[in-house]
Amino acid sequence: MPELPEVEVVRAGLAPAVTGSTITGVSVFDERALTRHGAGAADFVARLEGRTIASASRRGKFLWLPLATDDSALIAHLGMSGQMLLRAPDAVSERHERIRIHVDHPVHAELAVVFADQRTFGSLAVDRLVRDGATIVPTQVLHIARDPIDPFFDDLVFRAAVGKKKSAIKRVLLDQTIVSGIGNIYADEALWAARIHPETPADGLPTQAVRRILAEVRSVLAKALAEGGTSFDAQYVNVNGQAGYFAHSLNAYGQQGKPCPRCGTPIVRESFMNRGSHFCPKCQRRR
DNA sequence: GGGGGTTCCTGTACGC
DNA sequence: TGCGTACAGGAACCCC
Repeated sequence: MPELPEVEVVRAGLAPAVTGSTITGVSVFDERALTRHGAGAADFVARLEGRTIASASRRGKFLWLPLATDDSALIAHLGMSGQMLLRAPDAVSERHERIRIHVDHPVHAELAVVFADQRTFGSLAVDRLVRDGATIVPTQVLHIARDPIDPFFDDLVFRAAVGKKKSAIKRVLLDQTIVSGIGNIYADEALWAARIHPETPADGLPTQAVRRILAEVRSVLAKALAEGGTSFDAQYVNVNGQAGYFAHSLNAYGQQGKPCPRCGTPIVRESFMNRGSHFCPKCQRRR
C-alpha cells in the first residue's frame, strides 16, 4: 500500500529517467485508470503526446510530472496497488498494465513508463498547475495538506488543527487535508512509537503528546524511506520492480498476537474505519 | 459543516 | 478439488 515513503521512492526513481524526455506515444488499455481525468482517454493522450517532462514532484501520496512550456502536469495517485515501472520500449505487457507512456530521453534513449494497478484505485490525469503559497501544485492536489517531511510543513498549524478535531487521533492522521502521506501502516507505527491509543480523541491530547506523535511520524517515515518503503507482496515495488524492506521493521502493523517489542504484551488488532488498527493494549492505553 | 460510515475494486487466504 | 466468502485500504462520497 503506497504511502509517502513508497511514493517518494517511485518519484526518486522516475526523476532521473524522465526529466528532459519527450513523450512520443501514450496507450490507454483501461479507462478506469483515468478516473481522475474527466475528459477521457483521447483527451489524455492528446495532452501528453509531443510534450517534454520537466521534473518529478510529490506531495503526500500524489506524484506529478510537470510538463515544459505550459502550466500542466501528468499526475498520478497509486491508490492501493498502483505501480509506475520503467521498462524497455518493447517490453512485454505487465500484469494489470493500464497505461503505457513512451518517452524519448536525450541521454537514456527510449523508455516505457508503465502504470500497472491490480485493484484500480489508482489513476493518472493531466491537470493544470496552480500556485499554493510557495509551491506550484496541480489543482487536484490543492486540498491536500503538506506532508510532515515538506520543509514548509507548519508544526503549529498541525497542532492547532489536531486540537480542534473531536475524531480519533488515527482518523485525523489519515485525513490528508490535515497532514498528508500517512496511511494505515505508518499511522499504526507512529501511534505505537508515541504510546498513544489510536482511538484517543484528538482534541483531548496534550500539546506534548501531539508533538510526540508528529516526531514519531517523521521518524517512522524517514526510516521507511531509508529502507526503500514497505512491501508485503508484489503490490508495492520501486520503478525497477524491486520490493522495499521496511516490512521487516514493523512493530505494530500486522503484528497481532505477537509480543509488543517494548513490553511483551500481545499486539491487538481491532476493526477501525473499515480497516485494521494494530496497537499494544498495555503501552497504548485508552484514556 | 463536522463527523463518521460506505463504496469502489480484485487477488489472496481460508473455511467448508 | 472446488466453491463461496472475508479481507486488504486511499480517498471520494453520502448521510446525519
